[in-house]
Amino acid sequence: MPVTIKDIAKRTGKSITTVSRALHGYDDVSPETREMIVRTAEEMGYTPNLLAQRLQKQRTDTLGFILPTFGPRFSDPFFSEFLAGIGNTAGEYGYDLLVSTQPPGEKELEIYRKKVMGRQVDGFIVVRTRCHDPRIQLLREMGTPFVAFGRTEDDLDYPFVDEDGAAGMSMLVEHLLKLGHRRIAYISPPLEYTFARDRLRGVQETLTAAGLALPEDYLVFGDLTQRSGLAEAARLLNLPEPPTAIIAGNDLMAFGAMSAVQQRGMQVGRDIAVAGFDDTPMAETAHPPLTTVHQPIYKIGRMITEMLIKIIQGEPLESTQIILKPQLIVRQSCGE
Amino acid sequence: MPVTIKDIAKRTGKSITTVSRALHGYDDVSPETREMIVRTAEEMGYTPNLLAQRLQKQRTDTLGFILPTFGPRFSDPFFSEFLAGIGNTAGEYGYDLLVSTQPPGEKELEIYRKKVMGRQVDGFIVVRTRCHDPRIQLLREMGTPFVAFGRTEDDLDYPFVDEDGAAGMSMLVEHLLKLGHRRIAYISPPLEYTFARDRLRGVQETLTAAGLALPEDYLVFGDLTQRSGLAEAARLLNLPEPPTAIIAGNDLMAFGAMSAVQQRGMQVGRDIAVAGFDDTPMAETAHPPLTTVHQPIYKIGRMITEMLIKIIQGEPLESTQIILKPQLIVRQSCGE
DNA sequence: GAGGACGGCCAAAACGTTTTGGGAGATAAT
DNA sequence: ATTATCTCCCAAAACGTTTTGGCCGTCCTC
Repeated sequence: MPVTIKDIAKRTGKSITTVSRALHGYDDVSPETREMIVRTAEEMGYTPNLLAQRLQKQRTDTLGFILPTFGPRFSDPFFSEFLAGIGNTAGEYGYDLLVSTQPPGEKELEIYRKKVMGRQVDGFIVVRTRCHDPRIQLLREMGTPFVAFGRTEDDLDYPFVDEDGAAGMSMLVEHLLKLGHRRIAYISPPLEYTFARDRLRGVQETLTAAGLALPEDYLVFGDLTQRSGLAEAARLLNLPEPPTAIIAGNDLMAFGAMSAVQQRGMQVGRDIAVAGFDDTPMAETAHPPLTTVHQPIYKIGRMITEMLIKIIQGEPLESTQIILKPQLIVRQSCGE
Repeated sequence: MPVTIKDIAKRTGKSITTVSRALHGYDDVSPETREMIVRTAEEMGYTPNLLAQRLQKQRTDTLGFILPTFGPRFSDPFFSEFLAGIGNTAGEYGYDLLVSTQPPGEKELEIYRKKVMGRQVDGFIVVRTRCHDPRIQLLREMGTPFVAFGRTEDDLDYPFVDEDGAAGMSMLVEHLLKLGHRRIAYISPPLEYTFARDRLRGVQETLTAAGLALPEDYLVFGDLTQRSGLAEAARLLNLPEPPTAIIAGNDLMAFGAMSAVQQRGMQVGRDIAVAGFDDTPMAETAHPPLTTVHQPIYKIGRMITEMLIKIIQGEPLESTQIILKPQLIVRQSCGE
C-alpha cells in the first residue's frame, strides 16, 4: 500500500537504481531527471522503508536503553531527566531510541543479548552500574558499542561518564562539619551500586579525616525511594542519641527524611539538617529547599549519547572515561 | 559476522527453507531433522535478524511513544510511571517500544509521520491529549492504529482511556466544602490540554452548584511543574483576601503550593488546605501527606498498551473508549 | 576518424528472512 | 500396475532498499 521506490520508478519511467541515486543526491544523474524524480516522489508521498534501508545498510541507527524499573509505582525523576537527555541527543543525530523496561535480574541480560544479536540496535546505554556488572561484561564480550553512566569495581576498560560521588559527599560532609555538626548519619543506597559505595566512601573518609567516624547505627540503607528515606530517617530519629544531621544518598530519600523530621514536629534546617544528592528539580522548590550535590543528569545523558554515537561511527573520542567534578548546592535544609 | 540461517543450512546440509521451517516448528520437517537443526542453531548461537524478519513479515512488532519533554530539566513522575506501564506490557506481549522525545510543536507531527510511513512502528501511544489534537487527526488520516490517554474536544471517534477529571475535581471540591472552606482557589494546567478543561469544569460546576463561584483572581495558571505551583500559590497568598484552600491541577504543582505556604511560616492542613490531582507516589510521603485524586497511571499505561496491541492484531475490543471513575484520597493536607 | 574521457543511465546482486508452490520417493489403495 | 496419499524436503520469489559494475552515446583531442 505505501509508496515504494519501485512505484516511483514506474511512474517516472526510470530505473530503480536511478531513483535511489537521485533521491540521495548522487551526481551521476542529470539535474533534470533528479528534479523530476524528487518531485514525483514528493507528490506520491514517498517515505523510505527504514527496515529495508537498514537491512541493506547493516546499521540500525538505533540506540538501546533499558530502564531498570522497580515495581509498578516506578517514579524516579532521575530517569525522566536522563531519558530526556539521551532522547533529545539521539534525535538530533538521527538515531532512534529503543527502550525496554526490565528490573535487574535473570531476564535482564537476555534482553541485552537479544537486542544486540537480533541486530535491533547499534549500541547500548547502560545506566546505574553495579559493582560487578554482568551487563558490562556481556556487552564487552559481544563487542557491542556501549557507554555507561557509572563505573564498576572490576578493573574493566570501557567508556563511561560518572560523577565523583566521593568528592561530592566529601564537600557535603565538610559543609556540615563547618556548621558544627558532629553527629552525622547517612542513608545509603544499596551497596550493589557502584555509586553507592563511592558516596559512602566519601562520607566515611571525610568523617574519619575530621577525627570522627560513621558509627554503625548511623549508617542505614534505603532503596532510593522517598518512602524508604522516610522510614530510615524515622529509625535514625528514634535512636537514643539521634543525629543532628542526616545525609541521604539521593534527593528522593532526602525528601522522605525531611518528611520524617517534620512529622515529629521538628523543623528541617533548624532542629536538624537534611541533605541529599542529585539536585533534582524538586530540590529547589522543596520546603525548605534542599542542600544537595548537583549532578548534571541531563547533560550526562547528552554526553553519553554523543560518545556512543561517535563510537558507533568509528570516530575517535578525546576521552573515554570521564569523571565529572561535583558541585555543592547550599540551600536551607541544613540551616545557615 | 553473525550467524544467519544460511550458515545453519550449510552446516546441516539442509536447505534454507527447511531450516526456517524447522526453527518455527512446522510439521513438514521430520522430528530428527528438526532436532538436529535446532541443536546446531543453538550451538552456533543463532539469533534471527529481526530487521529481515520484519521486512518480510511486514510488521514491526514495535509500538511508538513520543515523550513530550519540556526543556532540559524535564522531570515528571507521571511519565516515568506511565512509561513503566507501557514498557512492561509491551515487553510481555513481545513488542518493542520506540521512544522519541519531542516538545509539542512543528516537528512533533513530522516525527509521527516519519515513524509511521517509514514503517518503524505498528501503532502509537498518544499521551496528554490536547483539545484539538493535531496528532490524533494525523494518525486517523494515516489509518495507523493508536490509542490515546485522554480525550479531545473535537467529536472524533478514536480509542482512548481517560479518567473522569471533572468527577474527580467534584469530589475534591465537595470534600473541601464539607470541611467548611468557602474561599477555594484553583491552579489550572494550561487549557490547551483536554484534561485541564475537564478538571477546571469539575471545580467550577461544583462550586456553582454550592452557590459559590470561582472568582477570577482565584483562578491562576501553572505549567504543571512544582516551580510554577510555588509561584502561582504565592500570588494567591498575596491577594488581599487569600483563599483558605488551594487546589492544584496536578500533584507536582500542589507540592509547589505546599512549599509556598510553608515559606510564609504557615502550616499546610491547619492554616490552609492544599490538594492535588494524580496521587503520584510522592503524595503519600510528602509532609503533610497530600490529599489528592488517584489516577492509576501505571494501570492506564497497561490498559492502553493492551488495547493497542489488540487493535494491531485485529482482535475485537470490548470497549474502545474507557473512562475511569476517579477515587478521592484523603490525607492530611486539607486538615481534618 | 580513432582513442579516450565523460555524462547519464541501468541490471543484477546483496542484505536475511518467510512463504509459495511444488517435487521426489515411499507407502497405501484400487 | 496404476493411481492416490503421505512424508519430507527444496528452489525461487518476495519484502524495499543500496551498491557494484558496466553499458551506450556524445564530445573532445590529436
